[in-house]
Amino acid sequence: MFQTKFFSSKNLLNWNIQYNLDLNNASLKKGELLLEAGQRCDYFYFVLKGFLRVYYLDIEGNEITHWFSSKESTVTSPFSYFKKEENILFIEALEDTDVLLISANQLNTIIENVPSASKEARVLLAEFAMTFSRRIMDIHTKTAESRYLKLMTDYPAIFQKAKLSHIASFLGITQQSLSRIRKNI
Amino acid sequence: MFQTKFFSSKNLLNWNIQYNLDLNNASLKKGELLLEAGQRCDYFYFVLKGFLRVYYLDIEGNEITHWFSSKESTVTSPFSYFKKEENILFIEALEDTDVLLISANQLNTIIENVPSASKEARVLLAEFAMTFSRRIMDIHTKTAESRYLKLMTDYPAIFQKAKLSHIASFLGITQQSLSRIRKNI
DNA sequence: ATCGTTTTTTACCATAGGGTAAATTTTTCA
DNA sequence: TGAAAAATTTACCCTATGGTAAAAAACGAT
Repeated sequence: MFQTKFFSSKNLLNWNIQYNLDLNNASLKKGELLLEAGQRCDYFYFVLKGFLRVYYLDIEGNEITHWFSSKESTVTSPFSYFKKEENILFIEALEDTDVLLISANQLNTIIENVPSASKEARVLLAEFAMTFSRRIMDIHTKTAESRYLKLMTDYPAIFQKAKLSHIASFLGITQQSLSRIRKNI
Repeated sequence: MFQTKFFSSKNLLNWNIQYNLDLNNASLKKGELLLEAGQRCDYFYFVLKGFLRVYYLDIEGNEITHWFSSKESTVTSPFSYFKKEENILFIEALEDTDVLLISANQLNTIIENVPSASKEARVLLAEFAMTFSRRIMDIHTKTAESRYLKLMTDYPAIFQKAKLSHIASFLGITQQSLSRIRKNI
């Protein structure tokens, strides 16, 4: 959901040539899944074009949106990619999407060869940690309505690409509650 | 709240000598603050001994616990330390506590000199991101009661050191609700 | 453009958890 | 050890959000 100047398609495609990374692409039509629960996630995905939604299923089988990922941003299933735990995340294309697949080995090659890549990787991970940390604070101190308004301000693109039901579960409420909130605004 | 073998007091104190880091200590009595909102947070803190609570204030001035930090684990105010934003976190000693102060420069020295420190720093940041990420999932799929039971299982030490009101706000509920939940178990 | 499907809204009642206040228990420390 | 302070529980009613179901609106394929 956030972009960095350093991990950009321009830089990645240059490094791909310079260091013979042999990066693969995947192209998805709207509605297709890049990753499913149960499949191992061996890649960091970099979104060249399009828009992705990361979700998982609760006990009743409802889809809970966990994250959105737009052009020039990265996404993965961290518990699977970093810790080799069973993957529970689905990654779905909300529009026609192209991604670069970056394996752990390829990422290591980048980090070992590109000056400041190691530092920038830490910055990116810190961004993720801070973003999730802030989201917990917002859940604990803001109403669903003000979280909704904040999301509109911070990430207006989501509202053009995702269904309201996706946004509702991202905010931690039902789509009926979101509908009620929208009515009151 | 989680420890790593790599960033341990043993290793840090060795590096301190080996690379002339000149690390400072701070000692806190139970109840004292290591950091206050408004103060800049220039350090990564490593807990040598004791137990810390990280909290912030909501609009009404209620303390909301965001994190606990035990012996051999690290803590900081990431928005202040990494991004130089205004610090909103308080860090309070829940028992007599000693910490090592690690400045950004000192951390850089470690990362540049100690083999694998860079990788281990990324692992640590990924742990933080995943832990917060998992907490959001738990908030969105579990009842307060099952989050309480999970916390007891995962971090029993917290229940020896923190007040129930600290735990309640960490779980995102009032202390009255936590009391009700405890009664039903 | 139209029919069928999907998405969103509305309406109804149910419930988990919040807010206030007071009672009770535990801790602190003189 | 006993009084004061702090922490926890209880009780009351209240509110935001949930669950189910159905209606309405929007979308999409032919």
